This record gives sequence, C-alpha cells and structure tokens, in this order.
Amino acid sequence: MIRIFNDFYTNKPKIVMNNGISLKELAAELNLAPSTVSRALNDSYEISEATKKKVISMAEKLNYQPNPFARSLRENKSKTIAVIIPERINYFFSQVIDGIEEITSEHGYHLLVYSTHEDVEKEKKILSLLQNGRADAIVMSVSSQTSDVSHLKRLHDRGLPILFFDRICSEIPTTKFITNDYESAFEGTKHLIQQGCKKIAFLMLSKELSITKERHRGYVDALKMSGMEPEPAFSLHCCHSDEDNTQLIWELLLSSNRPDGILSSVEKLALATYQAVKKTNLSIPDDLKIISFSNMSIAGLLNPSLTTITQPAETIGEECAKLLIKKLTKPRQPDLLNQVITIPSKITIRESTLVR
Amino acid sequence: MIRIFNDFYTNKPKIVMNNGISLKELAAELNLAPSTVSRALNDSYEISEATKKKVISMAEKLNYQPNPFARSLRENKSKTIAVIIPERINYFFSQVIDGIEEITSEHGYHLLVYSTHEDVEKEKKILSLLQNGRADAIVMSVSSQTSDVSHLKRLHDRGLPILFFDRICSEIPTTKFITNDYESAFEGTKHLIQQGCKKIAFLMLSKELSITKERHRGYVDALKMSGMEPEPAFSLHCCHSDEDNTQLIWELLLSSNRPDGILSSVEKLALATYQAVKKTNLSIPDDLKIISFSNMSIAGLLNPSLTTITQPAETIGEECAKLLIKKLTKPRQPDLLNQVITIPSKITIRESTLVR
DNA sequence: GAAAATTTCGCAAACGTTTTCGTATTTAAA
DNA sequence: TTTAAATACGAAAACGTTTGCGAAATTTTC
Repeated sequence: MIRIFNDFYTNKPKIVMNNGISLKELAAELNLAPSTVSRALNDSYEISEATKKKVISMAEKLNYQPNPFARSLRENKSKTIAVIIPERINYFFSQVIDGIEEITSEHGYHLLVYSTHEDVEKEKKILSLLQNGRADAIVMSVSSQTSDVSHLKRLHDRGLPILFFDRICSEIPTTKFITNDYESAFEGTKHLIQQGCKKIAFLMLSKELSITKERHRGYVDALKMSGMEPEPAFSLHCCHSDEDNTQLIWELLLSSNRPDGILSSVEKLALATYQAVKKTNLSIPDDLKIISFSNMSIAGLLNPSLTTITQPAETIGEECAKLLIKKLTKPRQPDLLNQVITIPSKITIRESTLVR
Repeated sequence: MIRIFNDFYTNKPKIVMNNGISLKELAAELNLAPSTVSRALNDSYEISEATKKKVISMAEKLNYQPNPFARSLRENKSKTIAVIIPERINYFFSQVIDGIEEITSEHGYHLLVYSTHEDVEKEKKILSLLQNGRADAIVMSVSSQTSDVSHLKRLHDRGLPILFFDRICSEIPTTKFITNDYESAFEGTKHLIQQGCKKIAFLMLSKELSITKERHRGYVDALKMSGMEPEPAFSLHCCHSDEDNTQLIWELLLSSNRPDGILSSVEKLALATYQAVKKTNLSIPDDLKIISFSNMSIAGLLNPSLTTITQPAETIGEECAKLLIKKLTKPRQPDLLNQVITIPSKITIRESTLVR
C-alpha cells in the first residue's frame, strides 16, 4: 500500500512508505482535536468515557500506531535498553539476555544488543553511540581489554543508568550483579585438591577483569588453606583467540612441570583445554582434572563430561532487568545504589574431576 | 552533571537529565542559525569551508551529539534493524547475528534483537511492535509454530523491507537466504547409508518449517535412491522442550523396530538424542549413527564427536546485512527481489558415524 | 560599470507526539 | 436564580532535527 502526500514546498505529490495513520489524521477522522485524541488514548481523566470509546474503536479500526520517535523526542525517553556483551557465541551471555528480555518485553521495552568481541575500542565506540539518548539505560559486561573506564564513567556522569553484571567495573558507583566468584573458585579448587590434584593451574582471560581477580583470589586462598603455594607459571593468561589459547594450554601441558588440575575461570578456556588435551596423549581425568565456570547445557555430553560451576545466568538477567524497569518506570526513583548483589553459582561434579 | 531549564509554561526551573547540547544551543554559541550549523555538520556544499571548520570544532568542543529521535522523526528512518530469531541459546543464530552486526555497525546501524522462543504468539506481538517504524527493516527466521503468515504479510505490505534466513517464509515475496538444505540432507543421509545404516530416522521440529520440508525431502530422496522406503514412524516430530524431546527419542530408541541411523534436522535434537542414548545401553556409533545440522564449534568435543552439517552462519548474516544496507542507504532502490539465495553447508565427518 | 551568476547564510515549516493553559458547557451548591 | 465548581475539549507550544526557499553579499561576465 502506498500513500500520496503533497509536499509542503513544491506542492508536488510524493510517494512515501506507509507508516500508518498519524494522530492528527486520526483526530481529523473523528472531528476532534489531536490533544483530545492523545488524551483519550492515554486514558486521561479529562476525557469522557463516550469519546474515549469512540477514539479507541476508531484507532483500532484504522490500526493507529503511535510514532515512537515523536514520543521519544517529546518524552525524552526511548523505551529501549542497551545490552553490551563481550561475545555473543556464549551460553552464559545468551542466557542473561534471555532473562533480561523476559522482563523488559513485558514492560514494552526494546533491547539493543551489541557485542564488543572483547575489543575495548569497539566498546568505546558503542558507548559513544549511546551518548545521545538512544537507550534509556545500559546493562553490560565489560570486555577483557577494558582497564581504563573513562568511557563508562562519562555515560554514568551524564546520568544514564548503567548496570554491570559478571564482569563488573568497580570504579563506577552503580549496582552490579555477580555470582559468588570468590567462593565458587575456592570451592572448585578445594574440590580439585580433594580429588588428589597437587599442581593446580588457573586459566584466565585478562588480569584486569573483575571475575579473574575474584576467582583467582578464591583459587589462591584454597591452595594456601591446603598448604600449597600458588605457582606463578600456573596462572595462565589467555586471550580471545581459541587457537592461540589451545596452543598456550598445550604448551603448558607439555612442560616438564605440568599441572594435574585446572580451574578454568571461563568456559571457552575449558574447551580450549579439551582441544589441547586431544593433541597430547594425556587423558582427562586420569592425567589432568578440570573444573570450569560454564553455563553449557551440554557439559554432560562432552568427552569426558565436564565438572562445572554454573551461574544463575537467566536469574541474573532478570534481576538486572527488574531493577532497571523499576528505576525507569516508577516516578522519582533515586540513582542506582552503589552495591554489589551476589547470586550464588552451583557446582555440578562430572567425569572431568573423577578419581578412578 | 545536571542542567537547569526553565519550563515554558510554569517558568519554574526544572531538573532534567543531561542529554547534551542541542543543535540550537550549539548554533547560539556560534552566533549562527541552526540551519547553517546543521548543514555545516552534514557537509553541505552551501556552507563555506571556514564556517564548517568553526562549527565542527565547536561541536567537538561541546561534545554535540545529534538527537536520534528528532532525526528519525524528520527523516522517517531509524538507522535500526530488527533481528528476530526463534531462540537465542543457539550457535547458529548467534553466529548469524554476529555476521549481521559486523556489517551493519560499520554503517552506523543499530540492532534490535528479539527472540520468539519458538512461540508464534510472541512472534506476532513482536511484529506488531515493529509496525510503527521503530526499525527500518527486519531480518528474521520464523518460529517453528508459524504457519499462518498474515502477521508477516502485513508488515511486508506496508513496505517494510523484510528478509528471511534459514527458516524462511515462501509466501512473502522477498529475498531469502538459506543453505542447500535439500542437498545437505541428501548427502547426510547418503553418508549414513554408506556407513551401513538400514533404518534411518529423521528428527524434526515442525512439519511447517521450510527447513524441515526441504531437509526431509533430501532425506526421503536419498533413501529412495538406495532402494529404501521411508518409514512414517521414523520421521519424528519433536517440540521446543529438551526434556520432552529426549523422552520422545528415548521411546523411539527403545521401540522394537528402532532406527540404526539418525539425521537430525536441527542441533538441539542431536543433543537430545545424545541425552536419550545416555539413558539406554545403546552406544553411538556402534548401535546408532547420527549426523546433524549443527553449528556447534565443539561438536568435536562431544562424546562421541558429532558428524555435522555446518551452515555458513556468519556469511549468511553478512549477506543479509549487505543486501539490507544497500537497500536502505542507496537512493531509489527497488524492493527486495523475490528470490532464494543458497549458500552451501559443509559436512564434517566425526566419530558419531564411524564404522568400527 | 551594470547585470548576472554564485556563494553563503537565515527563516520557518515540518516530522508526530504530549501537555499546559484557556474556555465553553454542564452540574452542583448557595 | 446566581454563583461556584466540575467536566470536557481545543489551541498552541515544545521536543531537536532537516530542508526549501528567500535574500544578502560577493564574484563573475559582458
């Protein structure tokens, strides 16, 4: 369907895409003022029930759809939330977004989703694009390259609600949702020790990340509690490339002083370990036991099945969204509190840490 | 930072969130008309180089960010593309979106991402929300429940560019990107036959889906070419729930006339099969061989590793995006052609179809 | 040196809403 | 019957852009 309008200046007919009827046209159809129609549709007390009825039925008949940009311009809010994650092909982040959408969609909010691909420059660019009010709030997990946080701080200083989860940014005074990183890493390491591991390595993405700091602290403390001394070479610093990581871990496994246990702080490094092990004649769990933070639903189908520390990803997403919705929809809400909310993970023991 | 404005009617100061400086304010700062500043920033030929310089430097100094909604309202375009997928926790769809974002972000487009969770009612709701121009185009893969397509047709009739991939909708005359579903299924089935399978089952989500139709056709033709007759009970119709699917497949595996080979038309059903097999005393590939459409990067790490038909997911996303960007940014583009573009998959043979 | 053409900029309309205020009409109170 | 209050609606401003047109100022042409 195509509609013809007369251009204001040229007065020549022009063809435009049919974005439906406008409030003004709807009002004309009803012989009412636009203001009245607007109020009627927004269920204002100033409008009689009779005209409300008429307006609503005509709006439905003509399939009136309010223009979101006119509304955003006027109201100075977009009904949109930006979600920024470091990678998209990731069970955890996908589940978190599912949780967020579950809540936000109920309240008519839309989700702009961006992936930084672990690249802080992309992250900066995305945040820069978000300066203009395109989104009413941001919920994000920082990239592994993020150490300078001025680009985050700027948005926060502008008054844009920003909320962190998983990989949080302690410098920004706002609410953050995480799992019990320290305790889970501590318990995971303890589990490896109980299974007889003597030389436990820790796999991490970047030393700057909140999750590696906390999880590493748990790892170190668990070692110390058992009288072990954390060996620096056993804290392996990996990167974004799966191939490079596999290579790094492979080299670690072939070193004369190779570990017999691994705590992987993120899922992808556990998978890289599996790939690396395939290239050796070592075997899991006999020669090497491994436990990993991971939200794979199919950890049980791996060869061997992987002992995991699973985050309540969907719940984390839901809680983020609930908080934001409250902040955005209720009147006179204070700024997001500077607090860290912890939701515990669950350890599932499988073959990869078995003693046999 | 907080800014104080005087309200027009009450003339009382009011506190607003700082969304930055406006074009008008920037113009005032420069002693220029807003129109001049606008043209200068848009590099119009009507503006002298000298003032362009001045305007640009002042804009940078004051960190001017154009309001996207004012622009969208005026231009009647949003610089936003909606992506609708049936599920988010899925390697294939995540990769496709990565491919889309790769291209669109370069052109300043934003991505609204929605998941239908395989629910056609959710799909309808999402498309209804997209009637008002919030997105300039839609790229989507339909839900497994989608058979009536009037909600898609309506948007297409309005002139909104809509583009399908993977699970396409033949009723809508527009461009679709798929993989060579028929040939891949044919080859996959042939591979099972070559590996000695005599009774091959076909796992599918919904009979309505384009991919099940095509893949099933390939499966049937491969059987027939080898003189086998497709058994109706071996075309197993599954659903969205992993638990239910595992149960269904488990029952199939325990039936007196159980299959010795499986072609799974989607990844999740292969995983459900693995789960089901774990609950039997059957073993893959000795008692049952399986090949599946799947974009899991870790198919090789499963127990046993899974023979896969892998779609060029990221390429599909990129091609979708390229086409849309062309349509949206070049002047006087025709409607999207009613065509199906096929990008072939790749079969990777692993242990799950091994003869030993 | 006058006319014509070009360069450079400003005015104001328009996009589609929401909301303040004014006002006519009806209802309630005195 | 007057007056006050309540009800129901309209006029117009405002959000922040872009752009057609008009019009000075300058440069070019003859």
